[in-house]
Amino acid sequence: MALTSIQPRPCTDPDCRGRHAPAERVALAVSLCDARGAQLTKLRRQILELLWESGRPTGAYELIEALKLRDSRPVGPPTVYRALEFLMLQGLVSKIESRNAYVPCAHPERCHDCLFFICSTCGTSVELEDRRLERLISEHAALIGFRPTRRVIEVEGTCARCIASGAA
Amino acid sequence: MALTSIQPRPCTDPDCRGRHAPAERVALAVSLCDARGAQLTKLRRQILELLWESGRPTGAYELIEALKLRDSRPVGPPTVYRALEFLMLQGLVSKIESRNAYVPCAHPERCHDCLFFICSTCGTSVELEDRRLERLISEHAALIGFRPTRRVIEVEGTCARCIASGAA
DNA sequence: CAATGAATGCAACGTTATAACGTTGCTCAT
DNA sequence: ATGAGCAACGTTATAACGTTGCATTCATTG
Repeated sequence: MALTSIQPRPCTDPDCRGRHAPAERVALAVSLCDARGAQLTKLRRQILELLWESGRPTGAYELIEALKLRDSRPVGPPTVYRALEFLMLQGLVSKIESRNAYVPCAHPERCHDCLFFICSTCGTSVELEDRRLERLISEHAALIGFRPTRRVIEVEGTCARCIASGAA
Repeated sequence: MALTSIQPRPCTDPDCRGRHAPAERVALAVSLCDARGAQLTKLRRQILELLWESGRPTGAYELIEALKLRDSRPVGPPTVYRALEFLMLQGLVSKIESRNAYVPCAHPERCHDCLFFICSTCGTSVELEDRRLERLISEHAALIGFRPTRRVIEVEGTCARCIASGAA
């Protein structure tokens, strides 16, 4: 192929911090959903694209605005929330609870419980994983006989960039 | 004293899981605020009491209802939210972000970043602390030059009680 | 092509949180 | 005492976030 299409491929860098090209991640999502028999429809894909392009946790109503602009496509809240639900179910998106906002998940193939660092100043977020963290939590859970289904780990603060620029 | 008043005293059990007598915890809050020169007013104290008595993460609008019942005292949302803000600032209350609800903090004198296990079935929550967890997060933060201000760690799942009773 | 089931559209509503402004009650210096 | 200053609280409206219920479309598949 001369003009090679983007090849989806899982990220193997444990320290990538979630930084990836949007198109590449969307391509990965497409192939992943295909393999699972899940329907990544146009709307769902668009929302995933918007999240990747946004670069920071994005609210549902912001997505509604963005869709209207991009596609002159007026969608209602239920539509967006249903799409987000689908994307979260597929591990393609996570909700940032402390912000009521949504971020694309860099590693849908392996990581469903991530650690997020969210900058209060510029709003960007960084996704990390750490098995040790998950293990510690599992240990505590086991001790009290608790069966975990979802882990929310969010750290708010100021990112290096904003510290450096004195914006904070 | 014959009828001794409740003596506030810090909890030294690292594995108490946040279980304490409401009156005792409120007394501790009173003495703590006193020492700090912070005004734990009647409203603020009442809300803290309600949270301790509720035994599970409680929403702001539930608190409004409860205050109306208990005191025939109609308070508006801003009033309750301001009181909650104060209580959180003093470390007496934490917000459970994944539920938009509030819990009293068992150890206001030492623990501002707790780990919560929340049962999806019965709604109860358990508060834990773990320095190792905090240290891991701090390490990650340091690596990316991030200055944390708040840590949100919430684990949803099913508690031992609900597993045993088959309610889940 | 009809039947089916999944996805989307739409209107209304429910829940959570804050803005904007006003009131009360206290302290304290003059 | 009196009026400025201040913290807490009250009131109204509204923003922001999310859901329910039902109608419609659309891609399958028998």
